[in-house]
Amino acid sequence: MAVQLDEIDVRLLRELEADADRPNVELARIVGLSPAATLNRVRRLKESGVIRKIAARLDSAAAGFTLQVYVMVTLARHDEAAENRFNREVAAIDNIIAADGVAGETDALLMIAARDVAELQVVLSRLSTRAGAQRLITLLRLGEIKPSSPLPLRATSVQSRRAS
Amino acid sequence: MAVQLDEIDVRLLRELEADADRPNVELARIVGLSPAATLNRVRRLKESGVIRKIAARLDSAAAGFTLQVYVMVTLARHDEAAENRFNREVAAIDNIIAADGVAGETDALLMIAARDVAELQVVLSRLSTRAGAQRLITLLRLGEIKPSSPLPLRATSVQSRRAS
DNA sequence: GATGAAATAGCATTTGC
DNA sequence: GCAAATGCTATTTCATC
Repeated sequence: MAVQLDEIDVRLLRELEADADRPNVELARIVGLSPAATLNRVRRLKESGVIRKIAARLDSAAAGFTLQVYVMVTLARHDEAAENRFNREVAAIDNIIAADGVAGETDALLMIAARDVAELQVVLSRLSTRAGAQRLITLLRLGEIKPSSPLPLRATSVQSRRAS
Repeated sequence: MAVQLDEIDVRLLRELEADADRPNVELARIVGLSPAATLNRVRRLKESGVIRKIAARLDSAAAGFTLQVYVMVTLARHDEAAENRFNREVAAIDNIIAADGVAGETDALLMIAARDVAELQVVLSRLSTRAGAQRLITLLRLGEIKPSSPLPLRATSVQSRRAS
């Protein structure tokens, strides 16, 4: 399941997680390979699915979203129909910028961005009514303690590889 | 504070949030500008801070991190020294891949990636001991309900701009 | 103040090794 | 994985609206 990575792959991934806005030749210099070899490795990492995508990370506040909140959701019911309904509502609400199903204190954790309290209020009430949330716990994001950081990757220890 | 964005900026940002792994000429075609003008706009969006960075998003599971958990932390004390200590510990623990300070049920929300339960256990106990956490609530991430989605940006309504 | 078109320099990508 | 070669792109320049 997990993709095999050697030391160079790990270095490439770390660099790309930190900053993917650089020419391939610079990456090549960093990892000590030729541009062609570097390009091949990056392509393989994309195809293997380890790299999901290359994307811009925006500053929500600078873009006008002064309110960022995490909302923990407990569903009223847990049958498949209720979950599908919830998932559809979550997908349809633009201010929910990401959502994960979780196990523990609650059933789901949502990330929400809003321009003002009124906008947030609309989202929360829609979750309570149409989405079937029984209980909402809201955490107002005050600021960043640790910025989004690279995964602590390690090279896969050397071992013979069976044919796939 | 919030940067002024017109319709073309919004379209550029939406495209770059979804996929920044494309040549500038393609972006130019999408938004209907020349490559030069497109490049200028993207550069300005980076300099203004709306675009924080362009980065690779990895698939944690494919990279070997089968356990992804959110941890809500309540600090034992809230003086500045305790907070600094906590922040330093969080920064030093590689498995914590992001952390936000919050207001509400708890004081902080951490995102953690671990290869196995033993690795997770080390992080949690270090938080309880050295980092000064009084209470930890762990949410095991089961799966994605909604993938990381673009911010619901709107163009700033036309208006005269005062000198900065 | 920003755009478009043309020109240059640099890079991505392929091919053969 | 490397080196060389090709084609395309990024980036600048300058005229223009």
